[in-house]
Amino acid sequence: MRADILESALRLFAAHGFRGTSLQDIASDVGCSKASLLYHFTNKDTILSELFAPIGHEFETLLQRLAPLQGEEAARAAVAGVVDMSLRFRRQVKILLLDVDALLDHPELPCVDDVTEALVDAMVGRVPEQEPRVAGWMALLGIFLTTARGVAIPDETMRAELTSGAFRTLGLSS
Amino acid sequence: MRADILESALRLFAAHGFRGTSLQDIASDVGCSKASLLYHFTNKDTILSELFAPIGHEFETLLQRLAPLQGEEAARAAVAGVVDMSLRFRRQVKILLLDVDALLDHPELPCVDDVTEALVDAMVGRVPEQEPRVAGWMALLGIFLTTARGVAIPDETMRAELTSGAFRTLGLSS
DNA sequence: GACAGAACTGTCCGATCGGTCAGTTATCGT
DNA sequence: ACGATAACTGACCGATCGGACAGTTCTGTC
Repeated sequence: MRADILESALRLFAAHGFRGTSLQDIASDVGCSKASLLYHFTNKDTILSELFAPIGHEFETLLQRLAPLQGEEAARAAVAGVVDMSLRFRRQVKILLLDVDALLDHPELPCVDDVTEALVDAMVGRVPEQEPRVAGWMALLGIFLTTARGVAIPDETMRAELTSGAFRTLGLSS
Repeated sequence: MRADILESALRLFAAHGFRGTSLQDIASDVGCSKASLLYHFTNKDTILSELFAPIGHEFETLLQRLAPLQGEEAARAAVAGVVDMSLRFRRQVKILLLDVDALLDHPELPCVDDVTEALVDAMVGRVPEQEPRVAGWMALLGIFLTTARGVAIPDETMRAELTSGAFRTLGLSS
C-alpha cells in the first residue's frame, strides 16, 4: 500500500506538480481515503521526501566521483552522470522543475543550487568568468528538461542523443 | 495602477509561479486591497492573459517568418528568434515553465506544444525520425531555461553565448 | 458647492486545502 | 473463539483561496 501511494504520488506530482496535486487527488488515484494516506505518511511533505530520498544520495556520490577530475575528463563524466540520473529519475526531475521555488527550502533534498552549480563547474571548469558557464547551464538544463518532457524513443537511444548533444553544446567532440 | 498591478504580478508570478501567488500577495505588493485588483481585472486569469498577450503575437510572427525558410538558414533564424524572445520575455518564460500543465489549457496563450514543435521543426528540419529532434529540444529548452534562470552577465553577452551554444548543440558552426 | 462617475475597500461567501481524531474493520497469533 | 494490533475511514477543523457586492472615497466638471 505504501508502495502504491508512492507510485501514484510520483505520477501525479510529475504531471501536475507538488502544489498542484492534493492529498485527495492521490487518495482517489490509489483508491483509498485521504485519511489513509496520512496513516502511512505523517504529512504531504513526507511523501515528497520519500520520493526524493534515493536521488539525494546518488547526486552526492556523483559529485564525489567528479571532484578529483579536471578539464575534458570532468566534463564528459559530468554529462554521462547527469544523463544517467535524468533518465532514471525523470519524474523526480520534472517535479523539481515544476515546483523549484516551493521545494528549494525543503530540508530533505540537498540544496539544488549547490548541486547544479557544482555540475556546471565540472562541465566548464572552475573559471571565474560567467560567459563560459552559459554553455554549461544550457547543457545541464537541456538534458534535464528534454528528459522530463519526454521524446518517443527508447531510453538507450535517448541516452546517446542527449550525451552527444551535450558534448556539442560544451564544444567537445562527440 | 493597472500597470503597477501587472508589474507586481509579473514579478511575483515569475518568482513563485501562477498558482503559488495569491491575489492577496499581489495586492500587498502593490499596496492596495485585493478587491481593488478585481476592480481593474475581472479575475486572476485575466491578469495572466494580459501579461502573455504580447508574446502570443510575437511568437506567431516568428513562426511566419520561419515558415518559408529551410535547412541551416531556418535553424539559424529560429535560434536567433528564440534567443531574442527569451531575453525580452524572460519572466513570462519562467512563469510558463513553472506552471506548464496548469497554463496549457489557458485559452489566451497559443498552444505551447504547437509553437515549440514548430520551433524544433525549424531547428532540425521536418524529419520523421525522432532522434535528431532531441538536439532540437535540448537547444530550445536550454535557451529558455538558461535565460529564465539568469546568469550575471549583460544581455548582449548572454545573447551571443546562448546563440553560439545553441548552434553547437545543433551541429552548426558558430 | 453640487453632482457624476471612476477608483477603491471591508466584508462576506462557498470551495478546497492539509491535517486531526474518534471510531470501525480486517488480520493474525494463540 | 478471542483479544491485540495494524489498517483504514468519515466527520470535522482552521486556514486560505478566488471571487461577489454594497458601500465609501477620490476626482474632475459645470
